[in-house]
Amino acid sequence: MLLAEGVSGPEKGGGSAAAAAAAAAAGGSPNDGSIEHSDYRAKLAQIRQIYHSELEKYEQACSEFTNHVMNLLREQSRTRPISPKEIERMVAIIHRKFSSIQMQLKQSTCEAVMILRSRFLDARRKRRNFNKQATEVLNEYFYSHLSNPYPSEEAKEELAKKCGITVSQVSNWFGNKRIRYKKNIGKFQEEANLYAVKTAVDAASVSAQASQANSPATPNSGSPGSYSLSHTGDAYLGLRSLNGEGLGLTPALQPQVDTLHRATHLTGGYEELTASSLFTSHLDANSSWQDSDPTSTPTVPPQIPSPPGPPGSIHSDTSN
DNA sequence: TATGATGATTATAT
DNA sequence: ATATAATCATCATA
Repeated sequence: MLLAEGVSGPEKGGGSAAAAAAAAAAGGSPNDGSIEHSDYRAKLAQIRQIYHSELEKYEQACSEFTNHVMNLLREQSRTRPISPKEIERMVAIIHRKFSSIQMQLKQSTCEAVMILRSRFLDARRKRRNFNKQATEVLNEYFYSHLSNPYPSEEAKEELAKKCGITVSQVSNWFGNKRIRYKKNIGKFQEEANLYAVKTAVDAASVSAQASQANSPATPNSGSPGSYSLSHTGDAYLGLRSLNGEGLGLTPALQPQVDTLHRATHLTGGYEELTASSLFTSHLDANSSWQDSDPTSTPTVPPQIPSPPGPPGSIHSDTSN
């Protein structure tokens, strides 16, 4: 019943193991497996000690009280006959009372362990940022699948392997990315363009490797990533929303060199575009995933929180 | 040290 | 089961 049993085990050796087991059973979270925080164990031991000392106190009080009652009964037995049954009943009542108190002790100990556990084992407390390359890989996938940024299980596994993180971390990342992108598309335009260029360059180098005369940008030829290029049209989506034109261009696989052209040109010029002019229209072209509730909000989701007067105040420090 | 970025968790809906 | 939205807790930076 009470997980605090783990705390009430033997004092040394198996005690901590039992406690750890109880703690693990408490949350049931598929933790990474390594629970060896010395700090955590120290606190756990402290809780255990308090628990034991309190328990002992209660037991002592119980026996003292029982003695007291017995003495009273003995005195009374001089004036009136007292059956042993009655004594037994008295003792039973006392013990029941004290054991209920001990239950409370166990309960609060259990709570303490749970809190301790959530304090120390909560992954949020030891989060690290992913390394640059990992976020790059993830962003590449995200922006090259912008119209449907929902990687399949296999894709997630591959990304996880590529990035040196777990699949659930990949899922977390995409969940966060989707929601944050949708919430403020303007803020991510810069990034979107950057990766659009990346994928455009990639596509260009793949499809038209013959004409390699001038490759102006992206000296980093490190991680191209071999994703299915079937969604190359997504690059257009990002770019179209950038320059406001290109409506006539069906993403029907125009020569990617064209994309490259446009993209590289834009990377130079996007800075003077204010966010408001970016998502004026056609971001709902085929992006059903970023539709918000149809009840109240019109079609302008991201109420730009900071339109700081003069346009052109975009800091660009995406290179790290 | 205040603030934004970011990974993880929780609550809720589908 | 998975996605979203909100929130938390930490990191990183000005």
